[in-house]
Amino acid sequence: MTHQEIRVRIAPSPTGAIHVGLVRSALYNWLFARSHKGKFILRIEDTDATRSTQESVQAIIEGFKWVDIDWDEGPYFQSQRFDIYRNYAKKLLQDKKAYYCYCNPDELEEERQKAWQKKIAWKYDRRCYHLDKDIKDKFDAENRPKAIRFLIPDQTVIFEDIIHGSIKKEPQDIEDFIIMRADGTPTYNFSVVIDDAEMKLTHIIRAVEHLANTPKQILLYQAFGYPIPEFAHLPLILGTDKKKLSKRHGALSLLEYKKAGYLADAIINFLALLGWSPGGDLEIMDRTKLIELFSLERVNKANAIFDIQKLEWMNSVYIKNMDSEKLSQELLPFLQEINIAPDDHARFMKILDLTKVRVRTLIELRDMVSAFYTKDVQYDSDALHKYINPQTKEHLQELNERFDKLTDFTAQNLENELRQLAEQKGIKAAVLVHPCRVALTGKSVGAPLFETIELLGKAKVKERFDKIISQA
RNA sequence: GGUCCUAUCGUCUAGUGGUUUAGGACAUCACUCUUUCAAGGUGAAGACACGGGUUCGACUCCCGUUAGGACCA
Repeated sequence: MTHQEIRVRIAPSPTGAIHVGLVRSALYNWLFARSHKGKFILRIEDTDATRSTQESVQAIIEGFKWVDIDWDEGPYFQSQRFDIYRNYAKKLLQDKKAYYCYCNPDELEEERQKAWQKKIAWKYDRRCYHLDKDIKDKFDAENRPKAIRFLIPDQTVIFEDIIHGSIKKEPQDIEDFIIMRADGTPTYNFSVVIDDAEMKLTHIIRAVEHLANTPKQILLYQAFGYPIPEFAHLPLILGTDKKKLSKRHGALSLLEYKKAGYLADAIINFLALLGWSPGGDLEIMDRTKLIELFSLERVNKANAIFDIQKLEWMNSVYIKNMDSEKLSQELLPFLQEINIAPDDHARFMKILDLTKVRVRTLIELRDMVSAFYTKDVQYDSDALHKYINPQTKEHLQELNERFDKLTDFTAQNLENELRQLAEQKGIKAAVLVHPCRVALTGKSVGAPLFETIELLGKAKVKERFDKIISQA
């Protein structure tokens, strides 16, 4: 298998929003493919017609595009391949490797439940395999619904999982599982093997929840005479309650993170590290680096808890390090939402340089940047109470006059003016700084004051001073 | 119930028998820088689930217990 082209896939079911677990699985497959110059395939597992939706397919495709995970083949759709599955089932039937089962699924389920309650192991007893021909004929004459079961061969299955090592399963621990339901639809374990085999996948990289099914699938590969691919079962992503990350944990859809102001690159970097590490202390890695360093052997076995705080931190690092020009492209849609369209480009860049260092998300950045453009300053009430009173208003009025006289409205000059006034009044600069910030930005915290004032511009500064001074 | 998987700081992890007083990152706390908040810098606190083996020596290997997770149309 050494010189064979590496082929991997992601095979999502389109039954909801695209969530981070899926993105991480896709990422690992993609990273593996790219680092081995192989092919990454997208296959949509939409056999469950009742739960699959077109919107979900769209969300998945959009999501992958947003995080820039591109695929080389597909998307393939399982729903278009039903005839193929049927033919494979027929072949298995002919080879006596599978048999019809006339049992009622509800009755079987009841039996299973009862056995569990009595704490007894339950496995399908092959009763239909041993059915006499005349009984089968009778059932067929009645048009009784029949599923197809795979006859488990009497052999031990052993395989080497790249992440988990050697896995062994005895035949008595596997029941003759259904491959085709009575309604003619294939079960997951059946269709997945056929698709993976037909698509000539060399490595199956997927979540660990499929580990327990792998021996069944290997038996199927063998029954078809297909080569068995390598398997790598990824740990799960858990919520803070250590339960599998699900809708209960709040925001988990990828597009929700996008809306919340996370950068695709930060999410990719973060997700890459959730279950894998390059071995050293390196954490901030771009895609090129990720592709260079990624290896399945270094994927962790244990499940990982999704830590939003670390994502926030990483996002802040990406925002900080991003070129302001590029960052502005990311921010523009957020600004648009609140009807702000920066006109003076050079000024916009300066504002970004000043603000990007102190935010964690694009939403925070948007809010900080909007203060430079908005007509109506939103005053934080705590800040107002703390810093705006008759005395500080007097100070502000004097500052207002001094600033207004300035012909060269630069941070340096503004600072000089403020410090001179402070000295003249015998007070600390900070006593003027804080009310000034509140008057001009509405907040008690924010970017460095004098640069802020300069970028706000003389007209807006006067307007805002006048407004707050005249207010009761 | 059966089978399978997993177990290092609160979280993500490094660690593959001695190099370890178990390293890094996020978060936390302190100090520093500063016009504020951040960022930055310095530092602190914080983990090998438990019990048996194997070994001269175990976080590392084996077994068990416990806990968590997955699968069983």
